[in-house]
Amino acid sequence: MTNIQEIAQRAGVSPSTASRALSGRGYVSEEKKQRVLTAAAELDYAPNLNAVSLKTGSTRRIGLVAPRFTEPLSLFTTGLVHSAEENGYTVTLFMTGLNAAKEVEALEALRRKQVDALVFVMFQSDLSLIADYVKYGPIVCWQRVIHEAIPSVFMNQYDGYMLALEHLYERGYRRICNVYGATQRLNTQSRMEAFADFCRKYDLDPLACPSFENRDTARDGEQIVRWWLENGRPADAFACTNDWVASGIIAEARRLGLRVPEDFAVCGFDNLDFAPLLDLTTIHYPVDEQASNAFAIIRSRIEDIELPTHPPRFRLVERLTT
Amino acid sequence: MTNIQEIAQRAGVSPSTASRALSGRGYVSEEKKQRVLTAAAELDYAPNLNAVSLKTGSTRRIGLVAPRFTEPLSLFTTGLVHSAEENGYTVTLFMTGLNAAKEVEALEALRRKQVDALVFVMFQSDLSLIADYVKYGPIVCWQRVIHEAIPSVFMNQYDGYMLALEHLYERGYRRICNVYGATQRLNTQSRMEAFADFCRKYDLDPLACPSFENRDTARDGEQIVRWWLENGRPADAFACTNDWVASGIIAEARRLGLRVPEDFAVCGFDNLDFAPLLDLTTIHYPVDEQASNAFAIIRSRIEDIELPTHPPRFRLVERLTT
DNA sequence: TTGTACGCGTTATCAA
DNA sequence: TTGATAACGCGTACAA
Repeated sequence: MTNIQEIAQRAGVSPSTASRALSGRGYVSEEKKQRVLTAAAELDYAPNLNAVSLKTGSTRRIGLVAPRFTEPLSLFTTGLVHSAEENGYTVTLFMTGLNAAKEVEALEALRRKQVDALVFVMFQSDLSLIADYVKYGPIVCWQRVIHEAIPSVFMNQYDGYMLALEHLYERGYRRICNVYGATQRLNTQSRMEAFADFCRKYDLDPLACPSFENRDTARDGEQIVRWWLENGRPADAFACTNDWVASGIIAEARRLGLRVPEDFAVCGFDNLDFAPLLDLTTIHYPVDEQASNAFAIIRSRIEDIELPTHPPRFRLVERLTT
Repeated sequence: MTNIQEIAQRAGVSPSTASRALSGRGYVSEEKKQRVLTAAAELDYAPNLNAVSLKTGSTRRIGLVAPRFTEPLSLFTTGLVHSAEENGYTVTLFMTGLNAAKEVEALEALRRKQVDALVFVMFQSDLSLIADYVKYGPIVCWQRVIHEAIPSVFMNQYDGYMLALEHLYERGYRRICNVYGATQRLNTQSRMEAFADFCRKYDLDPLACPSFENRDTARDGEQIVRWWLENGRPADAFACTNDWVASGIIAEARRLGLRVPEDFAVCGFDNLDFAPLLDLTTIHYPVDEQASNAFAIIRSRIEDIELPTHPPRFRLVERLTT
């Protein structure tokens, strides 16, 4: 491999002059600069980025740490890579399967200078363990997290869920069945708060219809339809954990000959790719904007500059299931 | 940052001995090894991987080059990261948006030793351009490609499409409408060959029903339903480019009060995540196995060993739309 | 404006 | 089995 010394030699200058000419930093006379550039072209020179990283202490690489990279994360991934590449950064993946040991591997990659920073999407480890690593580089979370050293780009789902509830109310639904995800998650708790406030605002009985908890798959949705039939049709609308649950409800309803929204309304959450196919009314979640914020935070720390982050907003996407 | 010299000093050995003790390569007496290890633990030592890469010439990092990282690629990504991590490798993303200039950036990353190898999912550049870079490291393609220097893990879609056609035939459908993707793609051509052979085998008229070309979105599927209604219902089954087209057909049929499979059957391709929700019969495509093959090929070249690759097989997933 | 000299942190070579 | 020494390729302080 041809290196910068050979370029310097062929151009008849010193390696440092060659370095300056190639990187554009520092003073070089136009004449020598040209000599260096042509020499580099002739010898098919390419800088060794490992040497650059070793020398400068920066890799211009950030790590994305997630359980896996399928939906709905693929949008976040795509968004993060987009922001990163726009600024000359690159994204390296660490897949944990929600396994704490694998999470440590990603943190170690930061410590070993394989990446300059980390974006955690979701994790299982103790927050304090993760916080121990911020001394090696910035760490940002997608998951909602409260820690002064670890910024989070989460969105308060209170707002999004309220959007769904208000929409159902406006459409005349009064017996709303909440299908919640994992109860220990802060997101779920925010949604529960939203529902409580919603009931207070419109003077509704919060217990008019039972709720479900820890449901997040299409299969869960299917079961809920059968429950609904076997229990005297106790709801006229479902506000769902996510589009998967909503899809399960719709799919099973169709199999059983029920009609949406005549028999009951369904509102999803996330606006996944397939939501339009089911004509699913849902809450849109600007995941790419979150990714771009995550990158902005990282870049502002690494390069020690001020960068604006734009607070993302939930949006109701009205289709035919409500 | 504490480095290997400090470890050596504290353990009372030379840096080279410390290196051997830490890496496990070369002879070190048990006693000194222990001294080094405890010193490393006490000083909270972590090796600088940039220095290691510079010295050894290997990064244990491979690049994944794709237009974007949403479905159906997220499965390939996940599969590749899985295989890579199992073997101590890491995956870095390059998103091209099918832009040739961005593809060159990925190739340059290989040349500049940011990654040891590249996996191209899909590309627009001339194959010869890409082939110019194999001297810097192995390059493997997902896309079907014929080049001695660039192995491909493509699957011949002839087999998969034939599976779909045979299934439709067996179910009694005789007026099959083919919905093809981009005609210049080899995959599409394979499917066309499959259909020709299929007609020959069962003595069917290949022109009994018109075909569509260059269709690959849900919206395309929706249009096709309207075409079908306006043209005297000329088909009793649709063999689709992918699950998106199939979903579009099903969704639009439902909106128009048509019934699947009574009015017509629909067979998809890819078995995407949402296929079960639509009860879509489709052809399953073991993308993760392809990813694992891609990695096996790369590893066998990098480490100069023989690794088996397992030829992946298409599988018919029978649901309710046929 | 240019060149010398050094250091980034590690591993490989080779002689002892 | 160990240690001195060199080298990987680059950037940069400093002197000229």
